Amino acid sequence: MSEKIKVTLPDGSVREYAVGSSSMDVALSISEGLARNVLVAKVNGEIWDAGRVLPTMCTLQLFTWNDAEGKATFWHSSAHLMAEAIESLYPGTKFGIGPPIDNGFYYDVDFVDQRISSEDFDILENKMKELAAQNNAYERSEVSKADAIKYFTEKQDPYKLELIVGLNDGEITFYQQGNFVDLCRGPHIPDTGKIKAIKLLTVAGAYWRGNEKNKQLTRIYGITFPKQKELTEYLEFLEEAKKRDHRKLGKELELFMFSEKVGGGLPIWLPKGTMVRERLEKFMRTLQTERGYQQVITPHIGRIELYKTSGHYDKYGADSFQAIKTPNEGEEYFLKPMNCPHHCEIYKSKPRSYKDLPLRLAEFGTVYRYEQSGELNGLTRVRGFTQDDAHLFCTAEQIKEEFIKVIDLVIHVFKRLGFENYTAQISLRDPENKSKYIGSDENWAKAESAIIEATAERDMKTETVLGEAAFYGPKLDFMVKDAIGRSWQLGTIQVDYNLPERFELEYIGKDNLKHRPVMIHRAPFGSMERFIAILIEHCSGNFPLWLSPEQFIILPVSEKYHEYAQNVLSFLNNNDIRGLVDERSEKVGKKIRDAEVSKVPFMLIVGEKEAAEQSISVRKHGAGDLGTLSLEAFTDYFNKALAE
RNA sequence: GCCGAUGUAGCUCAGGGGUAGAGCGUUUCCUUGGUAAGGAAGAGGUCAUGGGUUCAAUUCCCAUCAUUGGCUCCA
Repeated sequence: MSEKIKVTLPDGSVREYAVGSSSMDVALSISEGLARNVLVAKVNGEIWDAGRVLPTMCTLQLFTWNDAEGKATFWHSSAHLMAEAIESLYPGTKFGIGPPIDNGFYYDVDFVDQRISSEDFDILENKMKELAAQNNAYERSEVSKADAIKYFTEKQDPYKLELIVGLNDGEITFYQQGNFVDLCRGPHIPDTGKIKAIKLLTVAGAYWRGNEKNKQLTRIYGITFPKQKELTEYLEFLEEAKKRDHRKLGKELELFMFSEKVGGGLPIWLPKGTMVRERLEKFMRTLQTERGYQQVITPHIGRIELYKTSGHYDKYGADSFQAIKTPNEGEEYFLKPMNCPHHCEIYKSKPRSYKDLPLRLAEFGTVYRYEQSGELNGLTRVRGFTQDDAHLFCTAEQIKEEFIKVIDLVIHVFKRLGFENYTAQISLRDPENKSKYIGSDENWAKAESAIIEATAERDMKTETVLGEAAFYGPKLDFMVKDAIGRSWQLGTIQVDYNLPERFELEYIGKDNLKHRPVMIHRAPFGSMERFIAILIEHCSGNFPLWLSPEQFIILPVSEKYHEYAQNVLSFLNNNDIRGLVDERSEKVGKKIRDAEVSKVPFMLIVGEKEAAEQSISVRKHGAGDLGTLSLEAFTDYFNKALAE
């Protein structure tokens, strides 16, 4: 009988170790540095504690902080550490769940009759640091269901007991570090000593098991790192995000506003914001016209019957803005929550032939949805917003090609706006819960395969998620990464076999018989409001030159040069360059500062010298003095910058 | 919608049971200037709204509205 176990490493090599060896022993045999950094392992495809004894034959992969698995485990263990600190400071606290998340971890706890706020974070953080420094090992133990129930009954923790009830005997494990024992599947990092930098971030309410009928627990979010430096960097990232917040910049740059009197979630576009938005709309309109879309305009309200036909009334009517009544008995109108029903009526306005298809109807359509009050957020979640909407009516055979064309359009738009980093999410139906959706199995299958094939053909990075489809069809959502690495969901393309059915849309085919068209909904920006919010944060308020509300500002050195400044202004305006003159009686230094703060791309300084030689002194935002140029030379320079 | 926080001048914020303060901005005057803040004087607030407690409420209590951190939701 061999006294050795066989371990296959990711590079395919097989090594032998003594029986009873752990992943940590394997790491140590490779290098001491690796052993120091190893946080967790994957053994035969299952994620394991690095200290756990390996089976006689296994494949092994080791994870450190540089791996997603390593980070998740690190944060999961940090959640336990926080729980230990909470238990020691607030005895009697009941614990819910404490998982890792994308950036850190949280723990849902029930403080019973105590209250905790972010003011208590210091003391809690310090306790965590103290416990971390004890270097306690995270120890795994297998526990019978009966013992597990006994333990948490004595501890009087109803949440853990509820979790245990749902587990199978023989599959229950506890983890202990220091004096804290938790029900947990694991795995965990070797010891608390690895957690060097700790920051608690926010406290919030969260329902037990995400169900609003359950008790609301206190959720504490935190983040930890193996090095202090990484925490510092992360906190700087949070600061940067705060600086870019579109709500802050929108106010400072006078792009948009909200008014309590107008109503929550109803954005009001100020002149500068309107300039940005109109330019974006024009940009999109031009692209669409080139691609065979036809622009339409439909009313903001429609008779209730329209939405009964579309199905939106049954699905959302009760939770929407309520019907608008007229002096006529029984006559009711709805604020439109979607543009598609109107577009279906345009389709129906005359008989259609297969020769008319695809019919592409586009509209910057403003829609109104009564979002829950707690959901409203800046421009990203509002109650009235404008979609860059279009509906493509086509034959089943045309779906894939149309889909590909839309993908190409969306990618073109993203690139033009500086979003180089994007992926797509394919949202399919949840096969376990078909009752949530309308439409036949056959149609769903067709639509889903069209999306999958189209994305494959364009070689897109995609992720497929079951259960995320709209109720009427599957969809493809684009996610972009912004300049500081955050992911946002933007444009969407959705196949819809349902509305053509409900509106009884038809076309006459080559065979002279009636057929049902398919509809594709698509919105590259999604909504103008949300898109501009994301764009503001992406570029930190420094819009690309072509979108900038003011492309330049002329700064006369003194009042004597106002007349020359006006001449420069009309010259540039005549060359399609937009801007204004700062005629305040301030020193140039002050005018420059104000222009820099308001992020105007070019400052054009004019004084005695410039007036005499018909030139301008050019200063670029964030870059400084570019020297003196003739008006023509600046126009050339500007137009080159515009094309970049 | 639910839990927590917040709401004071145009903006950012301090204050506090006896009807309010700073900085920036704005207005006027002086200054007419050269690449990130020249000087002086003034105006500006039913302290979110509605109730209640109190001799007295902007301050304490309740409700509403709005904003915000989360949860749930998202055509």
